[in-house]
Amino acid sequence: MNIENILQTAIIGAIKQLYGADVTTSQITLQKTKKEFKGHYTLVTFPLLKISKKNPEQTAQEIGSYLAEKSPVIAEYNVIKGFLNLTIASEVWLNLLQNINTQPYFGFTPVADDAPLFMVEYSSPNTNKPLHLGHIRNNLLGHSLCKVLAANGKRVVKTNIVNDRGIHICKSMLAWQKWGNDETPQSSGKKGDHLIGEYYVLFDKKYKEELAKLQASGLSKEQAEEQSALMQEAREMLRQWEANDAQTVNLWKMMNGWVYAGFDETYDKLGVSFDKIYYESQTYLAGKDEVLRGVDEGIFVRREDGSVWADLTQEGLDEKILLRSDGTSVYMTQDIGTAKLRFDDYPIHTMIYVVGNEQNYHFQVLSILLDKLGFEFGKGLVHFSYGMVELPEGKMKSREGTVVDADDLMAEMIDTARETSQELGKLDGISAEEADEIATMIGLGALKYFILKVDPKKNMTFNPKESIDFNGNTGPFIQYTHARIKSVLRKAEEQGISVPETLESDIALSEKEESLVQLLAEFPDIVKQAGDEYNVSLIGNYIYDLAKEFNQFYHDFSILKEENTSLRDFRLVLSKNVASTIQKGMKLFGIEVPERM
RNA sequence: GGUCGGGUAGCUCAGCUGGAUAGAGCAACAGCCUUCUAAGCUGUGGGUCAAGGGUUCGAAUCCCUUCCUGAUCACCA
Repeated sequence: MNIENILQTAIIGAIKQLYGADVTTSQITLQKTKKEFKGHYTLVTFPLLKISKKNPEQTAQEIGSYLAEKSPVIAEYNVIKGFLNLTIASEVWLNLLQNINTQPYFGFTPVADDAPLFMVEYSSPNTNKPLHLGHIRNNLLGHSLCKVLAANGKRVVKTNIVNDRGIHICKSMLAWQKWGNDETPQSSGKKGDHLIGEYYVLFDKKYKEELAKLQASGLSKEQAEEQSALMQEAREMLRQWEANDAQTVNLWKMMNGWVYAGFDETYDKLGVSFDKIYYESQTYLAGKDEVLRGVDEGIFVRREDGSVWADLTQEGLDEKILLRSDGTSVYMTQDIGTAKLRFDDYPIHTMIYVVGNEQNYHFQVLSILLDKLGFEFGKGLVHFSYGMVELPEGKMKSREGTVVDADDLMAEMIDTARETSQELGKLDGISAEEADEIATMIGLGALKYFILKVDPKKNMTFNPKESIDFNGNTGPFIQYTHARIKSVLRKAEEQGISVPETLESDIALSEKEESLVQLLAEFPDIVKQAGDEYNVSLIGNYIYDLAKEFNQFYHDFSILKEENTSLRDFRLVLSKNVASTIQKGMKLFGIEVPERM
């Protein structure tokens, strides 16, 4: 039910009656009336002048007076220049509220078993770095997107792809092996992902020291990089991992376990979750197979050095490498493999990737490649691209240590919420647990609202100070308003004032309005669908006059008296459009809509 | 250089399937706590919607050109 739709239909009917022209909803420009004028909705008449062949004021005047007289929805109107301001009848609002009040999940479309399945990939962490501010934006966008889709009746599978293999993983493994002294999350009290992150940084530090030493001994930068013992060891470790060496794989499993425990904690705190997690260590080989199939089928080409390429120059793009000359896979290969596994697992209608805009090109290519490989969904994949999160001082740079850690940030938000609440005396007389709960709600609410209120595709500036300022357009302000509303209701209840079961208007319905309600009330038992048309048999004399009146208002609502029937039994043929209007009208007046409509 | 974004108040952002005098919040200033939660409310000031051209009755919104800015164009992920 939607007031704008009801209005549009009423206006279309009015135009048909007044000017004999059929217009579509797209020609009806409705907007909310500006606050300085009286009315709820405003019809812009300029697009209709060709039809009315009158000037804007006259057109507005005619439509307005027609609606005010004929439509029960419109209480009054006024015309200012070419703008027709319409005031919706109080009964309509009351019925709307009534209807909302009876629906526990107003606005939600129930998810049918055969609804289109949307798979949404988000988060996509790297196992050697803890989550940071950029991931927070990703997770919040991804999770919200899933909720929006589900609310709109889609089946949703939330998925995550974990980048758990490759040379970078070996770096942190090697550093831990060399300098870790068997440190574990338990022994150190550190969160697993942070612990691994430290060893990844440590590797980089030691590697740079080694390079500096080598360069000091007279080697060029390239020579130093080549001779680095550390890097050679890391490469060797990757080879062992790929060869499934038991010791290496066990180390990998153990350290990954620490990281996942850490991630789970962060996800939990942030309030996001996944239905299915994929790991690149399990998908990259499938990608390789797909690429090789592409070579066999002549979609891709193998060069002399053994590397495999896709030629996308036809599509206006470059050539793209899919397998290195040593046969190992690249990022794109893995994404192809992951897509393959996913579509083997689920009947996916649409695949959505929530990934930063620095990968716009990657997904443009992926879409084409999947399409070439014969994946139906390839063409329609959606890259839900979002901009970077910058700091007031500029971009986050891991080298400069300006990366905002997700856990630290959440903790800081919660602490600040607690401190502010305490200062304001809001936590007086509240238990420590409850105070914690409130601080968490407010702190994380502030963070989430601050991130989500910005257009995803834009780069945004995250100002920690400002986000913690609980004034203005912020999450805490909304929470505060909600708390006040609840408080008013609570106090009203204490005084014995309660919201009535049914909302009643103190304005009496006009005769005609009552007639329409009655007419609508008759429909549930008499509506029969026949193809695109709806046949409605109305029985009883008393309804005949009402039907005629209804017919007058809804032009394409024709009364056909069947040859072998008396006046007491006739049929209305409704177009789909009118049938849907009637459905809406019935909902509007709180009448149950039968299934078959 | 090619491709794709972005440019709206001092700051952070809405508005962009064309409609009335371009809106919020922050910051600034002036008021409002014995009565519903002052984490609030009311008011004031603040704009060449990057620039120029075009389409239209009407352009922040659509088209073209230019300028500024970001991302990307790796046998990295």
